Amino acid sequence: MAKLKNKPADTSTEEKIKEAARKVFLKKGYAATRTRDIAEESGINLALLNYYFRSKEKLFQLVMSEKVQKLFGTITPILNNADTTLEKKIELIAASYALMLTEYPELPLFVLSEMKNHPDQMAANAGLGKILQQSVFIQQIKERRPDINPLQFFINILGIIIFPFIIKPVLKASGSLSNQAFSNLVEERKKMIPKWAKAMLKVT
Amino acid sequence: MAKLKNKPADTSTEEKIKEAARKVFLKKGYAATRTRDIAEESGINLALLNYYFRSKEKLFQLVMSEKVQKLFGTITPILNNADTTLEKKIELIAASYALMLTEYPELPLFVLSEMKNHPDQMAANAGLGKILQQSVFIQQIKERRPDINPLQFFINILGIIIFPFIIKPVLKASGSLSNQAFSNLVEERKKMIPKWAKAMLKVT
DNA sequence: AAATATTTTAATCATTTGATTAATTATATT
DNA sequence: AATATAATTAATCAAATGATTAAAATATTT
Repeated sequence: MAKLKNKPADTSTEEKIKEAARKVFLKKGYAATRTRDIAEESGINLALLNYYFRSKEKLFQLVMSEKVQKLFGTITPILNNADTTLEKKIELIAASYALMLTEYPELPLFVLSEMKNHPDQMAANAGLGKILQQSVFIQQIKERRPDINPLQFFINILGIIIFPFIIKPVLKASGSLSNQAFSNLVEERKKMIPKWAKAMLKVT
Repeated sequence: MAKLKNKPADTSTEEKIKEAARKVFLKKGYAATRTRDIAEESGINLALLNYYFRSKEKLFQLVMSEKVQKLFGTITPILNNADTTLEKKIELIAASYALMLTEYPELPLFVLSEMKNHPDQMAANAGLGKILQQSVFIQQIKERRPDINPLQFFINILGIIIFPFIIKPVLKASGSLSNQAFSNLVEERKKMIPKWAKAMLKVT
């Protein structure tokens, strides 16, 4: 069909379409995205989208796996490192997310809402189940607080890190938060999140 | 146009359409919802939707305001009560949300993602700006922790309460959380959230 | 009961949308 | 250069979709 030859890395038509798809899907979500939006954004003929990726759905799957991987896959090595303490892991996760979410602030809301409507993306998401059941991180929480479901702390940590980016549109709409103010807020959180997380770990 | 008379409360055609719209919009979001879905769900003729509500957009606005109000309006009286302590307010908010989100678990993800794409819903959302700037709750945080932006704590509290419902689809997809397990988790959080929140307030 | 107003329905429109086709251009192979 | 392969384009399709219309059914008023 397509692409039997030609793979000049980054400026290829295929990659241009993918890049545009990333942008448009992330901004508007699957249902609100028109294949014509993607074609226009990438400056290609609409037919090429189907030539290279067969369908809107297939192209979306591709983008979606990438984004799920980016949102959850990045922290896997941190969580599975047997040589770092629980506290250190929390610091590393917070720092890692702060960096990544500053670059892709729309990522969490995109992944979380699309996952609700496409529960079939499990394949790409398989990593998370493993983390939740057998990561070093979860083991360390269990040792520290055998009295509480470790998932609770995992949700808390993920929540204080990710939630600001999820509620950002609301805060902006409420008129009480500029882009600059949000940046400052996130910056301040970098230092605070590990402290908050540790404080919650000690709660009885 | 429509509805010059007839308002038998609850079984009216108008209300049947609205109720179906609530259900379908909440489940699928604006873009993925077909007016025919709503018509079918409410058992009415498609034309009646436009007869009573003019357009899909208008009907959506109606549902959206309701949902924004439900998600943020409910806690306003709690946050503005001058007679309760900060700690008490946190307890009341947590309890209030636990109750409401158990009944409408899809609410947060719906409102937060739709608000990203319809930033015009500000009217219905005007209440939040006021809360963030002049509620008793924010004043009390300021007094307690003059060194930290009170918005940080507000986000934290909202986050630990709401985030589980946002990440629920992911947890379910990861295969490590049944509906029952989620219920238990939420139940356990009811008691823990006020403690976690208070612990974060004390962090230096 | 007749007249009027309101509600409901089936049929239909005009666009939009994902996808395909057939022809054209560009690139690689012999 | 001739030929084959791959990439690109314009045109078009069929289905889906939001909305409207004109007629029929139902309720309300006189």
